[in-house]
Amino acid sequence: MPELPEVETTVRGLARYLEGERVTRVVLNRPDMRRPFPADLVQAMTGATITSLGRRAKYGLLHTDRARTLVFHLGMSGRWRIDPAEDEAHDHLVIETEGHRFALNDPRRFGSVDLVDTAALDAWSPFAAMGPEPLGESLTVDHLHTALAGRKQAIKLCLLDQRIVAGLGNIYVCEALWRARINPKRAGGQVSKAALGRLLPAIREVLTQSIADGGSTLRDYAQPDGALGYFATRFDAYGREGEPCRRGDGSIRRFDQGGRSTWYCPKCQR
DNA sequence: CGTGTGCCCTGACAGC
DNA sequence: TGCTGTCAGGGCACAC
Repeated sequence: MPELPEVETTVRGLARYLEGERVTRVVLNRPDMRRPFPADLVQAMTGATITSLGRRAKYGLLHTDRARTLVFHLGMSGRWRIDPAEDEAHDHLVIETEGHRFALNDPRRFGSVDLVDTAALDAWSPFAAMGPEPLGESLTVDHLHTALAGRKQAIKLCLLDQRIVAGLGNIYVCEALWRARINPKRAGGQVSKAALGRLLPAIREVLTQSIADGGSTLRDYAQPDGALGYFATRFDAYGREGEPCRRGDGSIRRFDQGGRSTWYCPKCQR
């Protein structure tokens, strides 16, 4: 369940249990996820203390007292299970501390785990070319305007490009474009500054509201019953094909963009 | 360079 | 009850 809000709530939830904890044992149940696990993962993490946790885009960060950071990505199907009652299929990595047990479960294995020198995180290749955090101060209308200038690609696809904004995924791009009344098919470079002025707060609001809901979801995460996040009941566009637009008398349509579904209201998103 | 395509992988679900 | 096809919250390699 990993989009930015889920990664954020996952990180916050893990922090409550992991911050300040010393790792006593690391178990790999297979050699890889998307990539091979780092060759020295077990050695590097065993005995290390988790000093703090963080997030960059859709990546979670476990900082250690050894000047190295464990960076995880949940891909499409990844989640952390905290103090699981029993082992499950696809628990690929298990980290134990004196008080708790954490299993990284990812059926599709699109996720990843890496070890990066903490001081060099910004230069780590997936982060090096990344755009600003959508909830940070460096994402501005001017940034969007500059980054999108001349782009012929549809705005929907531009917003999924992590070099323009870091951390948006399919759900929140659809939701933000609906809120800003922007047609997802419009070329990125053709979105007016006025429209970008609506888009920026729309992005912030949809992420912030989802994080607020995700916070209540996190406990379900920790007690692994797989319950849907509350925010899913509040979608205005995503997954609502054929249902009435909540804003007018149009109805939501779905179509394909870059091999992935886009939902929008053709009547009010221009 | 920007842009489009296909693939990595498993599981859930619809339709036959 | 199987099968088969489709789709899924992401990211990357590759071709033009």
